[in-house]
Amino acid sequence: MSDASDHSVSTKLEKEDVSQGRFRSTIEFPYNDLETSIQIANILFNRFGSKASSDQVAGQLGQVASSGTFRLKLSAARMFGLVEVQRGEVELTQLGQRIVDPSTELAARAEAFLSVPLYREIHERYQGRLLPEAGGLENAMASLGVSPKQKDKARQAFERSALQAGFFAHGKNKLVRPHVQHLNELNERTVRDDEEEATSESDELVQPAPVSSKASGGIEQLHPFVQGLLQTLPSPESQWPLEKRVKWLQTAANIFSLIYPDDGSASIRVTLDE
DNA sequence: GGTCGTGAATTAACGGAGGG
DNA sequence: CCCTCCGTTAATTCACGACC
Repeated sequence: MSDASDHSVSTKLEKEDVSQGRFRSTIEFPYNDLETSIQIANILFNRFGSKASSDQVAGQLGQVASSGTFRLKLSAARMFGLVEVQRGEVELTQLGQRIVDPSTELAARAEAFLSVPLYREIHERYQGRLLPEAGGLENAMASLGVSPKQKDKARQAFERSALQAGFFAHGKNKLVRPHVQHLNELNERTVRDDEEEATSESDELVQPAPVSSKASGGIEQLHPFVQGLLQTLPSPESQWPLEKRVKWLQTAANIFSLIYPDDGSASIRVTLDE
């Protein structure tokens, strides 16, 4: 391990040999997906308020802060703009606060996705056009500065994150930023007892991803927005205030109206009966 | 049932930045 | 200047599905 590497000539030579073949990426990208980063944001918010030591956060994940696994996860959360890391302290950012709030989560997911320099470049390059297949996409990533040996990992994390952020709502070969801004506005209006319209926006609705023939499968078969919604469900034993349940249910209703076309003649409003 | 391929997770190590 | 922290890369291990 590390203490065995700081002496002996042969070890030093090995280190030099290894470093010669090492290519350092010139553009930032995460090795973990968006969902993993949101998990860290949720831990920070639900367990610690908004700030904790990396030891504490790692402990919640059953890992130690010094492990590469945890550092990769934390690094990803930082690239997505959900946390700031400084001298062993991890703090939730404003975007992180929004992503743990079901009423602003969808827009925050899209924003987090585009916070990653590599993903932003890919989005700009292929906006409204067909995405190349795996090999082509990896080459595109390499041309943007990703280490050639890391392009497969970069592509895999990219695809998972794009799905989780709702960018694959038109299929995995098209990267389309979800129109979730109006969804959050709609949610706020609904909470304010304003129930008019919500219908004229149907032309810019994100169409549901085509349901495959194996549609009876697991959560990954669901629309990314629904997947995201389910991820925010607290565990069965935890405290879940009624007001937050209402917020969650209202968000669910809004998502359903977004992804399942209807005639728009009515809308669902969730209220608390006291 | 065995094998093969692929993707995900984990571990080990390198190198830069910054603090003391 | 040394040490620690942090981000990154490479290699290895594990899990799982497809195919024969």
